[in-house]
Amino acid sequence: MAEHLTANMEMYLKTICEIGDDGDAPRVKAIADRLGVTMPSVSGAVETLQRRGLVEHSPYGTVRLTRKGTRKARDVKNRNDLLYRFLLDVLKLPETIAARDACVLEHVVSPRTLERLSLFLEFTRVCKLGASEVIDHFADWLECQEQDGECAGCKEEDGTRCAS
Amino acid sequence: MAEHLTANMEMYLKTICEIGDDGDAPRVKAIADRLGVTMPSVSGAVETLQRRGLVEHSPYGTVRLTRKGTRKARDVKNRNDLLYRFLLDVLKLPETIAARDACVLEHVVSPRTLERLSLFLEFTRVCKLGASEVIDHFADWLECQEQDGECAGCKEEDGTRCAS
DNA sequence: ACGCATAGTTAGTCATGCCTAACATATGGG
DNA sequence: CCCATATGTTAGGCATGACTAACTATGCGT
Repeated sequence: MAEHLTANMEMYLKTICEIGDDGDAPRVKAIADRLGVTMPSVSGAVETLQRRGLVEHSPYGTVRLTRKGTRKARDVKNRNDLLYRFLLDVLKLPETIAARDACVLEHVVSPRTLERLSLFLEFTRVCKLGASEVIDHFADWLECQEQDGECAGCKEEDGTRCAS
Repeated sequence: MAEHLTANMEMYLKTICEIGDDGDAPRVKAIADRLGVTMPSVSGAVETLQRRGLVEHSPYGTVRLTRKGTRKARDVKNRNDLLYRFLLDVLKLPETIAARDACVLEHVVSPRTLERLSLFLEFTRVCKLGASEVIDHFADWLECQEQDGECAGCKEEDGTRCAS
């Protein structure tokens, strides 16, 4: 069995999973609405996923993830969660940006990099040398930078807020 | 003029630019070899890029980037460089992994996230609160983690090497 | 100067994944 | 019970971007 799933198929899988998690029935229309595609597109994708043994779908009925499909979908979601947390907690990006980027990156980032990101997050939580303080400081520093490189705080209380 | 370039077209553009930077003539064969595709694929892509006003190409001749094409190609390369540096310097990934991931990510990361990564790198260089020490410490900590979570150093000299 | 190897092009095919148009099924209200 | 509206499917088309096969141009060595 060929293992590789395209980014698009991963999106379908993840979406079906999310609709289920929300307590709704994963019907073709619901999937189409979430993904912003038409129903025929979903029909086609679902057929592909069924051939791959990732979903079950009786005509005009609901779409159900198989065990294998569930595993794959959870995997995509885990990748998304990790990337989202990194973009939000480390890079301090706004939620909308973080969500959008995580949703694209989740399909392309290598497992090695993903694992390293995970370790980085753990490190910031666990490091006794002040990693979390430094990351917090990054947020302050960013605010200074937004003032077009000029930051009164940086010049005055050097080291406390914006120790650039 | 429609602005958006696909990831594939960005790759062609970047490759043409790189061949030129290496001092070689960007011919169809050279591009094909670098990208691991066949010559007809390159012919098609070059035609597309020419229609977009990004390259010039006389039949059987060399491919030349226009001013606009050069700008685009440099932009892709800049995105790549930034991502590569981040993966290498912050996440401490091996060069091969960093290069591979940067090459995929360069086409999909949002400008906002890219800019934020750039700021993060600047911050690690510029922060007087020990950002670069913390990042260095991450590398040490990683080595400990590789010993299956058990790290003598962590238990003994807590805070010096592996202050988990 | 000519021929052969290398390089390039053109034509045609395939897979992915989107779309619209047209047809089919299901379901709730009168 | 039956029809209107919802939902779903099938058929057919288009764009991207890869491939092979077959044909063409270039240019070097003799």
